[in-house]
Amino acid sequence: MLSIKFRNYYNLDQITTCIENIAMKPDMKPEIAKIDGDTPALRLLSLLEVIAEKDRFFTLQGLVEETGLPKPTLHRMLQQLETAGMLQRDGDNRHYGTGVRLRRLAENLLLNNTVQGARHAVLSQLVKEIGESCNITALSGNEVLYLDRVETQAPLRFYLHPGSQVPVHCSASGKLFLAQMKPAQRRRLLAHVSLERFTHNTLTDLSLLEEEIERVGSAGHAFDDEEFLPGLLCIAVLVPAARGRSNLGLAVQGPTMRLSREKALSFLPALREAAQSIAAIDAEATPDGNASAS
Amino acid sequence: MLSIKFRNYYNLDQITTCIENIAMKPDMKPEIAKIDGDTPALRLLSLLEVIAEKDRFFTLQGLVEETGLPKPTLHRMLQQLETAGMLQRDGDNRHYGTGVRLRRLAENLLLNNTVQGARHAVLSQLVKEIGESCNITALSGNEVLYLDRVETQAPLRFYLHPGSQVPVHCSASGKLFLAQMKPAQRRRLLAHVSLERFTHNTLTDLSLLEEEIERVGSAGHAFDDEEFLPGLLCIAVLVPAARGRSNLGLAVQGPTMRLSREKALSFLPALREAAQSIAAIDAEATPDGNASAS
DNA sequence: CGTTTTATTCCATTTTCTGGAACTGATGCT
DNA sequence: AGCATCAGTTCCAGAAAATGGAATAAAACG
Repeated sequence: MLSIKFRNYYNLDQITTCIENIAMKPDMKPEIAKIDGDTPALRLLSLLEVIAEKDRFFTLQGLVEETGLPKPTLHRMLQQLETAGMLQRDGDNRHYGTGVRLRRLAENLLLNNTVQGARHAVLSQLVKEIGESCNITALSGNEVLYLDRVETQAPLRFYLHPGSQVPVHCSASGKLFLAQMKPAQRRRLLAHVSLERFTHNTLTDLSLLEEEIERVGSAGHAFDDEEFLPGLLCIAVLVPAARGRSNLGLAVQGPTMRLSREKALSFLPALREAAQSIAAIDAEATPDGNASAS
Repeated sequence: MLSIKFRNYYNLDQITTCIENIAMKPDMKPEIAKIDGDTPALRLLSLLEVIAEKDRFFTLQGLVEETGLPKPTLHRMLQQLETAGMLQRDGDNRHYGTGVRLRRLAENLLLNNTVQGARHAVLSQLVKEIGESCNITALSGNEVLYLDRVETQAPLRFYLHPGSQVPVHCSASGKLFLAQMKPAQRRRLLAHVSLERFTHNTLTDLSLLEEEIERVGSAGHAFDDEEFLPGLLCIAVLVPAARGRSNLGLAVQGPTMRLSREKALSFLPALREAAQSIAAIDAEATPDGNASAS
């Protein structure tokens, strides 16, 4: 009955621990194939991504060699994009470039991106203030999703990607999300996840987890004390929601070498203030409680 | 045997003549339906355009009301975009926002848009220099396509959209394109177009057009002296191509009230210089004469 | 003018999309 | 707590679109 779609699961490969080794960029360009997607429409978007990375014109033949896709397929895709005004053929009818419509789309996307921009600004400010990496999280399905993240500048740090997901039972935000659910909801959710062990601190026993959740609920903040990754301490609060329960979390993460529980607690006021700012941003950007206009 | 796809034809509605009435923006928002496209993939892009215009979060239900699309259809589309990382659900699992991947796509599109940017800069400079609207054109199929355009600041002016198309036989650039073709090619092209009359200056007779084309070919520049729109004079030159024949034109347009043939001729040196700059830009952005790498 | 390279069309097969109807889960009201 | 309501999700059979090998057309080359 698992209807889980393909997602970035918490593959620990992604969660590179950069200890005394900052900025190790893999940067190996395969130069081979790049287009993928489970559906034709997504393949088209994938093609657009390849195109978006070009700062020069390109030809059908060139793309064929670059992506490995059959020529008629690519031809159809390009033709489709061209008649839609997303691409334009230049001069000799052989070289393509981006079209007005595509550029306008990109411009609008970035221009109207006020929410992410504002949130990100709050996050940056917070990181600057307390000196450790912070992220905004949300409950997505049965897992905690990293919506945005700003890394600290300190040389020793954990490097995590926005977009990756971690289990609820061993993350600070996850425990907060659980704590504010109705018991019935929580039970349903927990029934679908296995309390997998990641470290010796991971709470794999349901009753222990319930206890912890109770504690978290009354305290209003949660720790993840090396429960997911060894050496990683995290403290989180909820971003208060306008109506109903919140599903946004704000967390600070740091290596235990530098971040103790006490120090983490001292960040709470700053954390709460930032959460409040994010709540204000979101309230403004949410199209109102009731549904529609005329 | 006409395999012409749907395009922005030269509907004269688009070609608004703004005389003593600058900046009349229609700006009527239908608020009704917006999604269209001949294929599922294009409909998805169209949906992205709707989304891109939002600066707030949106819900499935909201989009249903806004676009009129059936709920399961929209649900599927959003789900598809979400699993691809193009969208992210926020907090309550009900509001969507743009995802990292979509934002990166938009950024890349705009960042690597050096060619259009550079061309546009040349165009702006030219307009500033000579004080009349200028555009870059290309031959697309059997018609002349406006690739880019910069309007003059003068109050009296013709307002034309980049992306629109005009017939070859009554545009300055069109005649230039025809002039540099091999006779056989030209004959083939002209066989597929009707020399429609737009004004009393329009060349609707094939032999007269051939004469004009000869003249244009040896002069290296072409006029459109009220042959398409009454009151519109235009002079064009070709953007020289690295190899083979050029398919890019550069043109100045102005109302006859202000722009005479003599004055237009005086712009030729500036026009030629700008064309040269554009040629240099394009040469650099064209992935080389021969095809592939290893 | 023949040769080569690249673009385009064809089309039978496979895959995907479509959207009405039914279902599920959440929220709100009494 | 129990029912009403509303938004989100799943189902599925018919309709539509994508796929890509092979054939064809059109340029570019020499």
